[in-house]
This record gives sequence, C-alpha cells and structure tokens, in this order.
Amino acid sequence: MFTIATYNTNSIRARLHIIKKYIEDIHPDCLCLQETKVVDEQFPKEFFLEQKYNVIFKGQKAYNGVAIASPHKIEDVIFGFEDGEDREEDLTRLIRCKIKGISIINSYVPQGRDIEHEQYQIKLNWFKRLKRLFEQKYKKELPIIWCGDMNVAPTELDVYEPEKKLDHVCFHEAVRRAFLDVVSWGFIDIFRKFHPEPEQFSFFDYRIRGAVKRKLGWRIDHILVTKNLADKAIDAKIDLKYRLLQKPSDHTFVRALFDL
DNA sequence: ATGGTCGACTCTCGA
Repeated sequence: MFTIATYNTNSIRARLHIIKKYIEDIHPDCLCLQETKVVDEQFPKEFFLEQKYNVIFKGQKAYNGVAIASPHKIEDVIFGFEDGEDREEDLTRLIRCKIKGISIINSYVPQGRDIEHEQYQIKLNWFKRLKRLFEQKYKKELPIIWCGDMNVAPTELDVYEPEKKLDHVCFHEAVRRAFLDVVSWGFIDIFRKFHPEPEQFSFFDYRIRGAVKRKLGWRIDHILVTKNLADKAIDAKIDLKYRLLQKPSDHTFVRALFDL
C-alpha cells in the first residue's frame, strides 16, 4: 500500500495540529504541502521528526513555500524547474523528489490574480514549463505523481456556478487548456477516476459563509499519476473532515491510495 | 446571494 496526500496549508505553523491528526489517522507515505508561508530557518522540522517523518522544504517570508514529508527515505531532491528560467519564487513553488522509486512533483501553481494581470501570463507559462519538464526529464512509462495546488478547476464539474467563472484565473479557458495540455503528456486524474460525480471540492473560500454546506467550492488540488500507477490505484478521497476541525482555512487534504 | 476572512507582516497584501 502507498498513500499520497496533498494539502495547501495556508501557513504550516498555523496548521500543525491538523497535520498531526492527519498523520496519526492516515499515516501517508508521502505528504505534499503548499503555501507553508515560512522561511527555512523557521520551518517546523522538529515537528516532523517527532512524527518520525523525514521532510524537505523551501519557503520564503509570508508567501508560497512547499514541503514534502514521508516516513520513507526522500531521494533526488530538486527545487524549481532547473530550466534556466527559475526565479527565486519558483524554488518555493516546485519541489521534486523520489520516494520508494516513485517520482514525486509537488507544485503550488501561481494563482494569477486576474486574467489581465501579468501574473496570469506567468501562470500560463508555468504550465508550459511543466509540460517541457515532463517531456525532457521524465518518462511516462515510469511511476510518477504530479500533485499539489494547481489553481485550476479543469472542467465545469470542478467549480460551482461555472458559467459565472469564465473570466476567473482558475477557470478561464486558457488556463484550463494549459493545465490539460500538461495532463495530456501522460497523466490520469486519479481522483476523478474514482469520483465522477459533481460537487467534489477541495477548496472553499472562507469569506463565503457556509460555503461547505452550500457546496460553493472548487476542485483545484489535484493528484495526477502515470498509467502504471493508475492501474494500481485503489481509491481516492477528499478528506473534508479535517477542514471542519480547523479554524476556517480554505483547502483540505486530497488523497490517493495504491496497491504497491 | 457576485458576499467576506484569514495569516503574515506592516500599517497592506495575497488568496
């Protein structure tokens, strides 16, 4: 059995009690975290060691930050794309490694702010760079997991009132096309394989009152896997329970299980 | 219902 989970923490230091409970309950073989919002000197490394987890991370002050934690050996650690275009920020948004022979790519894709904003072009370019990364440095026949906060609802099933989100940076046609182009390299949306039904959301904006109850959410946290892993997948879940345990945060854990 | 809050950090930003 191999379990991978992804969670946008929106400050790892504010969510340690949630992560502790999740590790105790689920004991994921790989936990991919985004928006840790902490510089490396202040990263709660000791917390993970207490849970008997190894951890790799890179962050910056106030924004971004990614980490991968695992009870197993974490090998071949790389930050960023290493494509010659890496800005400082990219190193705190993309973290890659290998665990038990599986290549793991954990990404916190730039949100984009507004379709007119230059940040949106950076976001679209990010997906181009990811596509190139997979084409040049990975082999789709091998076991690979690309997961994280993609800041994209890929289809109209993945957001409430999609007809009103056409100009939203997480649903705009260009961003969906850019994301699906990376997926087309050789990935399967393993969550969707197990849950074709609507209203499966991983993110609820806490500014909207009663968003969970009213099902006003988005599915923007994804786990994509190559065929060889998809064939061994047993189940996938959105662990909403852990969101209800915390002070309003926005994202929750998404998890996939494999018979390995 | 087109809302409003949280976290980090400065006196506001990003989501």
